[in-house]
Amino acid sequence: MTRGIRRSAGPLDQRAQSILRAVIEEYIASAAPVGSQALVERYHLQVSSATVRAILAELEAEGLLYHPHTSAGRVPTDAGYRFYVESLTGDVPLSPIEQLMIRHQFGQVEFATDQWFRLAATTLASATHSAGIATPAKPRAARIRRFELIPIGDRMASLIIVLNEGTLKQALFTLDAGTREEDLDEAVRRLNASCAGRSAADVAEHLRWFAQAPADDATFELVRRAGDRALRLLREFDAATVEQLFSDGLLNVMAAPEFASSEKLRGVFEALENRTYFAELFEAVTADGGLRVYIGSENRPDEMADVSLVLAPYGRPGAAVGFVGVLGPTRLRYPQAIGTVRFVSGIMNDLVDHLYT
Amino acid sequence: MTRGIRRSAGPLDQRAQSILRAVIEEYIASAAPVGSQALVERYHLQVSSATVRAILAELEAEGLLYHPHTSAGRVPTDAGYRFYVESLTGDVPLSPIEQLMIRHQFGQVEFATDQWFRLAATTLASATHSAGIATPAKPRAARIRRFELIPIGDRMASLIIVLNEGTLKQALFTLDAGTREEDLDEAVRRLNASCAGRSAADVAEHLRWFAQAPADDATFELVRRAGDRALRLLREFDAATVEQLFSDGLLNVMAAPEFASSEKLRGVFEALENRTYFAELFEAVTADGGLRVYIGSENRPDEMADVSLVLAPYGRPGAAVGFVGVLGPTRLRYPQAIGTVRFVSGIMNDLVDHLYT
DNA sequence: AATTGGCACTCCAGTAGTTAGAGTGCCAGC
DNA sequence: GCTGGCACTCTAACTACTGGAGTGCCAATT
Repeated sequence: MTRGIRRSAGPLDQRAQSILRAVIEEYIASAAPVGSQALVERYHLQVSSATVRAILAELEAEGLLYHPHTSAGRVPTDAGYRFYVESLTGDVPLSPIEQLMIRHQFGQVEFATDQWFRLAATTLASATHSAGIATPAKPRAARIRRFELIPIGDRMASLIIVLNEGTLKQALFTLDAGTREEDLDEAVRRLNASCAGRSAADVAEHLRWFAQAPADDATFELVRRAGDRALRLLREFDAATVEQLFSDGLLNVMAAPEFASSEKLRGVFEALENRTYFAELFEAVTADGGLRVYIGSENRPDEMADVSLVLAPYGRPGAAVGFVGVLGPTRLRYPQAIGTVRFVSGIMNDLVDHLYT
Repeated sequence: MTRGIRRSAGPLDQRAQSILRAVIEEYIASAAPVGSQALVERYHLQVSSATVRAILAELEAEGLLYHPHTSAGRVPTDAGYRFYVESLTGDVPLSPIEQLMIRHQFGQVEFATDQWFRLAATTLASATHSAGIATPAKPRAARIRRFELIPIGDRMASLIIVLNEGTLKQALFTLDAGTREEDLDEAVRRLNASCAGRSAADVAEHLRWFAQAPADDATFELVRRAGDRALRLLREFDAATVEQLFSDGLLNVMAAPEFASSEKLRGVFEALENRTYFAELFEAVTADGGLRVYIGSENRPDEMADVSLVLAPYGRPGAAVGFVGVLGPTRLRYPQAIGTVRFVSGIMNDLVDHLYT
């Protein structure tokens, strides 16, 4: 059902545009099809309902509105929303009070990097009354700062990789019987000597070499073992585009009347869990660096055809990037959502900036 | 609506029990009220439907079943399920094939501690076709192994606390202008000298002392700053009973017919997000160490009155404990859920055990 | 040429009435 | 104590009906 692809970019005169806008805003507010009469009354139009009807028919011919059935009012198509977002709404910055409140909240977690993206999602959810989504900033070309090896129990060690931005990776691996703590210390010294300060790619290269070199002593075997584990860890880290996808406020979306049947939301939940589509979006959004809006059927997977996304990247291109955004019904309050996403991504930008200057 | 509290523990004869059991299992399978006729046919009872009706009336008088309306079949009450779980079902161990599959999956993440509880939730969800929930094992009386200070940008540092089991805590804090890397190294040396190897409580005490001592040089100020941050971090860590609550397969629950209206599930989602109830459960479940079942209205908060929980702790009491479990409609396949939860908690036990021996 | 009031028409949503059937409770008889 | 029989109850599903919201079209007006 890809209805509403607007082909003839017919010249909509001023009046038609403002009526389209009225229909959309009325529908966003009421969730019910909008009739000509209601428009005249509620927007104090200086024309009769018959005239409005003529214009509505015109807008429908353009593919911007449609009719659930003969005697129903008009509902915006995805193309209608698209036109609205692109041509009918200016930038609506967040109110100063809201800005302040949001800033305050971020102030509270300023020093807990792992909380940033969670808070972003939560904030977006409550400010827009939709779902907020966010990923952590994924460092590109991270440099390894240091390795750590911590003995756990008798036969295990925890390998910790400290990356330059202070992010951590950790995994367990088994030890040969009789490995002493000094051996671990020695191994970690060797690893650090050859790897610390290098980029992950470099280190991977280096570790590969280690893996092939012949063992000369017991410690070397340990180094190799640890190196191997590190290699796998770094590779896994690199492979996961969207390492985590945090969402909050899905309840808000559930509450919307169009999702009362709950059947439609299932698909959305699935997409959030499975994440492949969001990995795609991650690439797209971080590539050109701007805020993006995906409306209903503009989303590739069918199960997302009933929701809209407003996404913006944050971070430093080339260093670490992530995205934040809002997920809601296509009947989303776009200007407000866009303003909020823009603001929050700005804050996240500042936070990440502090890490790199 | 707390219907179905069974007061007179009237002596149910064998036949009544097996009919109760049949009603419950039939209802669990069909989600529709069960009539006397259907029971006779499908369970090949050697009595007439009239007799069954008499017994059903009896069970209803006991508060184990109820009637949606006069001409409908019987539906189990929460008390009915309770009786079923306690008296009518034996242990149903998981099939060997399933055991193998689950073991295999855990084998894949054996060395990634932070994946364990996620996998537990995912496994439980797919094995029981309900939602799986799990928390990470929260170490009690963790020992601090080491601090790390990593400079980030110009004016920031990342403080890392490595706990003995290889778990990590991390936070940022700001530096005075002109702090050099050597200062950080020196500070971390001092911190480690006085704290490494001690328990978190000890360290907290120690750090408090640091905070009050007069500054004698610039490095000391830095130590104090870092110590302060560490103190807060440890306190936060200690305060959060249920640090994380991971759930998977909520979709399965959404699909159940009793949640078609989606209104009821909202409350469940809220409880999962807000987590206070699960913090309570955490205490209860880890206290006595056994598997527990919470059926419908046995759950304290009203919004959980339509779901059941099967929870089991894992880990080492006194060292690190968490819980895993299943969340589903009251019309849950209890024996199967209990078997699966028991099995998965056993695996988690083994995994944690390896960390401590 | 654009706008308007008027009007016939359409279709939904809600109400009321009807019916089939599933299931009960009760009772007399075995 | 069990059973077949039967009257009774209540729901879910279907039908029919109606009011009303909204459209599309057209002839008259500006």
